[in-house]
Amino acid sequence: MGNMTIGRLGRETSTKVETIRYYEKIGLLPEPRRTAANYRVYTDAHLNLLGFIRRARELGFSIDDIRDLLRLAAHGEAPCDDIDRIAAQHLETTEKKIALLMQLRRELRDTLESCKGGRVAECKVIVALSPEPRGGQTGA
Amino acid sequence: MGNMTIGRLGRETSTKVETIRYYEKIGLLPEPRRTAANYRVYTDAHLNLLGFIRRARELGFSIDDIRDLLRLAAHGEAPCDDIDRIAAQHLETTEKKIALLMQLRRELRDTLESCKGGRVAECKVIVALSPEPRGGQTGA
DNA sequence: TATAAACCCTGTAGCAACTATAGGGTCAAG
DNA sequence: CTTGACCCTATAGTTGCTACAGGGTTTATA
Ligand SMILES: [Zn+2]
Ligand SMILES: [Zn+2]
Ligand SMILES: [Zn+2]
Ligand SMILES: [Zn+2]
Repeated sequence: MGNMTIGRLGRETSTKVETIRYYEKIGLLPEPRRTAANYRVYTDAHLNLLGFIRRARELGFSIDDIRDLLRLAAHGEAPCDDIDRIAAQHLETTEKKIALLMQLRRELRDTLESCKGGRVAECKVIVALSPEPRGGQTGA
Repeated sequence: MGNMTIGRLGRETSTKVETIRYYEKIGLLPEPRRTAANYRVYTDAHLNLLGFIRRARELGFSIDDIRDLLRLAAHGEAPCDDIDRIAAQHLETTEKKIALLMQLRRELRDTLESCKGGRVAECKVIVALSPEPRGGQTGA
């Protein structure tokens, strides 16, 4: 049960075939050997590696992050500081995104709550988006 | 103080010049008139419109959403239901993004807390990303 | 055995929303 | 009259895929 086609590998890892070929093209997944008919033949090593990549992507790591993680993970005897640092930095990025989105959510909620329907001309959504009332004092 | 160059408009709205030209190209911002030397000349109407667009982008509305908002906002006498619906849907999208990111944050935090440093071979970050332990019982 | 479905291949273009560069022309100040 | 700041167009790059187009191969079945 070691060798498999690209379709099988995709099914096992919930990855589209095009995505697997894309990972190969950008050098994230190593090129497998080919059959006489030029079909890719993957091994369990590929399966494990792609599993790792997909899980990291699910957690939001960028492909560059994953490259770094894979490079570092190859040295089992080294200290794991660098790996933990990548994860910590990614956590920080994620926290910043959450904070920003929560602020947007608040603004959207406030706006929607304040608009009780009516004509477009008085719609609070439009008011909230319009530049004039914000940042400007009622001039002179 | 009505007419201005693209650079001035960019400064007033915290928008890069290239972005303004991009908005024009995709038909979001109407083409301004030109000087004899082919320079764009913007009016206060453009300033207001671009302000609206930028504020909507800050709140995470897509450009397609903004197109719809602008189209609807042009009919001041109509009811604002459609506008509010776009905003409500955008709020929902934002909430889903937050929920997803908060789940990722939890996984990243748990992982990082469990790794107290050591060798890469035992790093909990790597373990958390590896496919084997997850989703599979300890086979037979 | 024929043939059709299901799979595989390469290469290219598209998505969102910009950003950056190349290779020019124009305008105001000194 | 030259320097520097500004403007112009057109094109390519960014991120992480996804979707063709236009083929070849393998497998199942009638
Ligand atoms: Zn990251
Ligand atoms: Zn409203
Ligand atoms: Zn939206
Ligand atoms: Zn670690």
